[in-house]
Amino acid sequence: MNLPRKLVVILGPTASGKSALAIALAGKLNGEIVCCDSTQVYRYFDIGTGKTTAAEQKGIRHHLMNIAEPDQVFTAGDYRRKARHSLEEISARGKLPILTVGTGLYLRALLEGLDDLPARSEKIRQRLRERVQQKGPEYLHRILARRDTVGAARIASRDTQKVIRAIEVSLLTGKPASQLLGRGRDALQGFTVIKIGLLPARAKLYARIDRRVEEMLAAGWTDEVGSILRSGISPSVKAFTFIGYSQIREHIVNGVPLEPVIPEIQQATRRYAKRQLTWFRRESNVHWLTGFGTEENVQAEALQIIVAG
RNA sequence: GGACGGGUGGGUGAGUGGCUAAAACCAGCAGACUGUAAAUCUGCCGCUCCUUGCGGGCUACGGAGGUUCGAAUCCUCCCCCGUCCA
Repeated sequence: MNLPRKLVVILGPTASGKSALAIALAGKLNGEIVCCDSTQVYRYFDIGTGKTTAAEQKGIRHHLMNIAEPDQVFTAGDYRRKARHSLEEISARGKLPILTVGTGLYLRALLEGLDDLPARSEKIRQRLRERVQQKGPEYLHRILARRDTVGAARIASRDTQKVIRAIEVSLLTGKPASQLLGRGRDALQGFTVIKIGLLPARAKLYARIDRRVEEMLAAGWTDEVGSILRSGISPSVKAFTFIGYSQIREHIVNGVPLEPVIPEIQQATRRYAKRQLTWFRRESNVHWLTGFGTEENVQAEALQIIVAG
């Protein structure tokens, strides 16, 4: 007996109220929440990544939050495996899984799957990174062009990060990465997916982002970073590249004044929101709602869509 | 009242006779992105027209005049800002 189960997906830019909406819906629909956010998977980085507090969660179970150590490399592939497991487990208990999505790539990896490509190899990457340092990004791009003409044409020569991955794949498999893409993607099976997108007016979103950064600071963001550093976690760990965390770390470690850096954090967050919007726009079958997830009418509309779906 | 310095496109700021709708940077907008994705990268960015061309027209470097074939760039006067002297 394998009836298609429902999976609710809530996506939207940062600060659009995804969590609030998810929690409201979970309360009414016997749901549990699954985070789909590349930063909230990391422990101890709480305030700046926008994790909901225990009080805000209202007793609803949250999954895939705080599942990685800050020095761990966590990837889309890792996310896909864990999320599929969580989904199965939640619906086996008769609950409705509600995904809150900030990271579009993770959502795609979960729903559409990933092609069967080798995982990253630190040795190869290290070597390639040294090459870039010595000879520049163009040099690396030429190496890629030799092994994978099609792939090289698709990747900008200065996009070192993607160039490295493509070379890595071709080295590991002996084939051009571009040839390996799009063959066997194992899409998620057995769920009826209902996607709800939050789309507040741009100006309001930006204002909300600016305010939220202030609120995070007021809530003790700086102290949080301080205690992370005191606990012995290295300041060069991946999680310290997250928006705001790098700036606050500079403030604490090198005494850079915090005040003038606040607008920078707000701006970086606004740009991030824009990139999320660009990604989500391409997502198929999304029921877009104009407004924030905190708004009652938006919550009511979302509920209707899910019940009807 | 006097002496300097300065007023440039949304912002900062280069440019000191033609190659300048005006560098660069920022902001903004749009986009790409299959194992770092809160990452990484790309394009556009005065207005307007079409036959979309390294096309045409218009407007633009505080204001008004002037010099010049040609001015953001030189001259005159005026207005404003800053610093200093009285």
